[in-house]
Amino acid sequence: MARLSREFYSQDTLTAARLLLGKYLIRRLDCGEVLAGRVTETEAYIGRCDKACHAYNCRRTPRTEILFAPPGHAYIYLIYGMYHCLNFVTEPEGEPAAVLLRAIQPVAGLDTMVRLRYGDRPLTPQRLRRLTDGPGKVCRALRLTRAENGMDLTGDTLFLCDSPEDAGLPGSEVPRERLRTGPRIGVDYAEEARDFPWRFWLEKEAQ
DNA sequence: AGAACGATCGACT
DNA sequence: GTCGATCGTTCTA
Repeated sequence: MARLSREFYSQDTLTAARLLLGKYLIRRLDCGEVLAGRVTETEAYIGRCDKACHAYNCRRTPRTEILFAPPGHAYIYLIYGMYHCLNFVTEPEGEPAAVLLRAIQPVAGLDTMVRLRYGDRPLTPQRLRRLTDGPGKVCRALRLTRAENGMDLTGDTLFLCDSPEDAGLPGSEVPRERLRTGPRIGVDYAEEARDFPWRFWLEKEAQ
């Protein structure tokens, strides 16, 4: 289990967002159960130059405070009154920036993720496919809310690593031909920044 | 104090 | 494809 270090998060946000593809996200619940997923989609947000970033122009408010902390912390906020989004704080301390986690592929704790997402509703093939393919869904499936905002990603409760604790899974390397980039989702209000190609994802395996 | 808005999702046509 | 839910955050006054 090669846990990603604070130095990893301190690099520039576009690089971090791209390198995070294929990494494993580990989430330990209060009960001790470990959930894990492989990162398949990210977006970069950079306060200094990005009107889509909550900390654009280094805007410092109670909500954005954690973006000014040292790299390697979790930034989790409520969106649309109902959902949460998980980010990883990047860049050297004082440069407000983060990588938004948009999607993972479940690797461990699938049953628990299903329960957290759907409760007792029946699990259809469609629901299984869409279990963790959006930022709000990921937080729901991993039981992440504002209560976890500010968590240190070098700790034991929530962190990223190159390969999960129990082997038998592929490493975090990803073939170049599966890498994609494009404009970010849901930032049409952000003037010129709406077109920045700051979304990164892994194309699904050839069918 | 009040208002506007949102880095989403799921139900529905 | 469209649309409404729902409430914390932020800004204005």
